[in-house]
Amino acid sequence: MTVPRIGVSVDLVILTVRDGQLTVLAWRRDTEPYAGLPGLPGGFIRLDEDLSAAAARVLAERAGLPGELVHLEQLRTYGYPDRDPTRRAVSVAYLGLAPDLPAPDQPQMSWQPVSALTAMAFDHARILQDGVERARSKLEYTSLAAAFCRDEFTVAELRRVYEIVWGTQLDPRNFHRKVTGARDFLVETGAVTTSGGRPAQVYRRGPAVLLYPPMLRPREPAAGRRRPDSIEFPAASS
Amino acid sequence: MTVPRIGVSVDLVILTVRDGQLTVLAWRRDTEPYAGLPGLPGGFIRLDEDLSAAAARVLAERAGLPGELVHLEQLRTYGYPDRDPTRRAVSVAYLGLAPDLPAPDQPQMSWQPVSALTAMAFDHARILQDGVERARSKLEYTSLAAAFCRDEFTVAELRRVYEIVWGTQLDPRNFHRKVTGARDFLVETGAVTTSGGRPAQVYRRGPAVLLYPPMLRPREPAAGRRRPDSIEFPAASS
DNA sequence: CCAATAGTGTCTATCAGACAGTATGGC
DNA sequence: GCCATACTGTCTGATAGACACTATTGG
Repeated sequence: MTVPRIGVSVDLVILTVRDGQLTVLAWRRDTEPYAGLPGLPGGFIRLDEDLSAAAARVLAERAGLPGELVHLEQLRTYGYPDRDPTRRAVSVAYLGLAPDLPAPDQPQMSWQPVSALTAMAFDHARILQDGVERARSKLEYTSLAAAFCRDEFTVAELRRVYEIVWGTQLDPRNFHRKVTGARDFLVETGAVTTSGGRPAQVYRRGPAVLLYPPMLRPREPAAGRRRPDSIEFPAASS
Repeated sequence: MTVPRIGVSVDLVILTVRDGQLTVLAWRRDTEPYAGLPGLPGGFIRLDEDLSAAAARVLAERAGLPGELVHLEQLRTYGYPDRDPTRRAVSVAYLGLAPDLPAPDQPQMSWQPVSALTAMAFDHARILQDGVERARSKLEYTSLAAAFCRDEFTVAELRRVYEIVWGTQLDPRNFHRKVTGARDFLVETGAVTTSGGRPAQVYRRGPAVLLYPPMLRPREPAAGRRRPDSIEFPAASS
């Protein structure tokens, strides 16, 4: 049996919170197709390489970022035939969440606010949108928000992560009660930071992964009044 | 630049509820490698074919199942180098949820209880496990459980789906209150079924996709007493 | 009548949202 | 003292879990 053979690549959606905005690692393409448009960093996988290893390698080679600081997880695979006009290309997208890292040293690579990236090369705008939605949803039921923070952080910094990723305001008091009450989400270091007001406790990530019960993001009332047990109608998945 | 080209396949985790058990579509391999072991149905994608189209085609060709009755969604992509001992193979797994369909006509293909499938070919046991976990989790916050039911069904049938997929007992009264209270989850048909007791209202799937607030499956107390805001420690993702 | 299943109502603990009030720093 | 931010406490409404009770069929 003869098997069609296809180039398989990984594309990275590396998100961070920077200057109060949700920000993604992107580069400006200098070659056709889509020259001049921003694209996600990516690269073809090698024949002896695991998918996650390829993602980590691309992160290091193309973005110059230290992989151990970035939470990487597989996002979704994109493979409709004409997504790359030059070849049949199947791409396994990875989502990365990173603290506010310095700008990458590669000249064409930079942090771009997600809201500014309307037009992108290939289907990268769609991939970015899927990655943002995954991040928003994972903040609800996991402790992943801490992956956006530096090693040590305060409750207010964590809250700002939630607010920026979700695009909503959260009540500081209720948020504090929720995250400090969740077992093993946060570990107190004993240190305090001072920044204008009362000093804040400094925390580190705890060992927990899942948050139960979850912290549900505020939902828009679908039409008219908000009802209990209401249901939403998102776009269908392919 | 020369690009390594790789055979890309789709593998299907088609789940259904049958005879009170969570059941998956599997076939008995008759060729090496892994001859004699059960495997998931799969096939290589064609050069001009979308991934989801390939999944639907494999479902029709290999399993003889009508695609329009099966909810298909992409699960995850598996691609570590030695997962197929004969070639480098990247596989995009799809998860399908189906009502209780007749046995497929292909001789080697059959419905197998998930609990009976401990050893499988390749990494298919892992893929199956991921698919089951995805299904379990999606029952919490979507109306997907109805995809396991026939076109018309009762609340008790829907509850049995939850109970079998989650492997827990649910209180019939609380379950009834929750699902009938959720907007657009269920649409009353007016008909009733009779089966030994008081006749039950017959429902159809409503247009809703997301269930808010979700119906969280009961969590085991992690260690000792169950605490509010407790957190679990699942296996790390790769 | 009884058995069996469907469906309603009620109580309670938990939890989220709203917000008052107190604590502790810098100026 | 004043401002800013951190943190604690309290009230209320929504909701889930536990369970009593009623309803409607077939035997």
